[in-house]
Amino acid sequence: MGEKNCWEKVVVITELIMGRELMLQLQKHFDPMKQDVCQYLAVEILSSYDKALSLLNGTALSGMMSKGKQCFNPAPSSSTDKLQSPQLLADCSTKSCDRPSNSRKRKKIARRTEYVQARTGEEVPPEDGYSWRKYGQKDILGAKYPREYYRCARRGLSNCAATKIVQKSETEPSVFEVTYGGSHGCGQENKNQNEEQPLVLTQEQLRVVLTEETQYHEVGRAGEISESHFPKMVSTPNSTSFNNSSTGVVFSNSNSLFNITNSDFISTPTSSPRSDRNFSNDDFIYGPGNDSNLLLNDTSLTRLTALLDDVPENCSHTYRGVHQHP
DNA sequence: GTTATTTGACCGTG
DNA sequence: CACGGTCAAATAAC
Repeated sequence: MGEKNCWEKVVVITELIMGRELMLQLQKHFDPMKQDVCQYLAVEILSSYDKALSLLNGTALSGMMSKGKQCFNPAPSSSTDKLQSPQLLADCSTKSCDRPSNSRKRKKIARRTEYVQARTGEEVPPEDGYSWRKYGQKDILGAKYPREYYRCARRGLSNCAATKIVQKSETEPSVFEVTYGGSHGCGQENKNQNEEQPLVLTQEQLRVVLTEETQYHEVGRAGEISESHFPKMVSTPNSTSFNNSSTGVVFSNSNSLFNITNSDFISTPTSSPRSDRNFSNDDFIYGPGNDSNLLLNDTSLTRLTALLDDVPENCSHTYRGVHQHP
């Protein structure tokens, strides 16, 4: 295969992967209340597929490689993406598939791009669970908004190579294009890595319950539960039982009641506790002790999320006692 | 005084 | 040589 064809193949693969990635994000964000994000992602997805198709049809590459975001991105992959595209593309770009006439290339770092929407009233992308330190900002040619450069805040301590580039979308200012590079070699845990993953609680964690006074800081998106959803809770007596016939956790607002029982969870006896959630001791739902972990099942997650999303921002709620009745 | 951010300069890549 | 990514001194915030 000639160099040009190989390069085009890389671009096709990149565009297809990008399209898949964007579709995953669209699926994740799908919510009638977030039409702007969905619309934006739909445009990007169509663009990726159009480009790939034009290449497969033999259309020249001209014009495709001129614009930054559409240029070769060696790793358009989400954190949850199952495709090993970064490696595939990196290998191809550093071996026989090098672009013509270039031996000294800047080291390609696996990157993935995500599109995130700012919370209402804010002009910054929501926190992603990691600590970042800004190290630069640059006006990009032809771009309406500057690009901001961040690196892991623990870089100095542990040579962590993780970086993040944030740029506001030109077409949808509430949407940010966030490009992650490198990986966290610092051991830093993602504090709110909850998308696409059910909440995981150890049974030991389920021992806690109910808070005396709680303040919601924000309301997360439907379909996911952000860490801030969870109020501080006080511990129930260790004798609290979570067998199938008893109710152990009650989560309520003024209109609704959510009782968490064993049937709301999927037991995962052999998995280790989630290390990517960084709950503090006073963070909440802890349960009766044995070593197995619990995943909140989809139905229960939806119920709880709906309940939580029904809570206005910054309102306080008081939770008292533990419902032991069925 | 310490830590975080800003911003102009520098440098590698294409 | 233009551009984007990074560095590091200056500045701001705490």
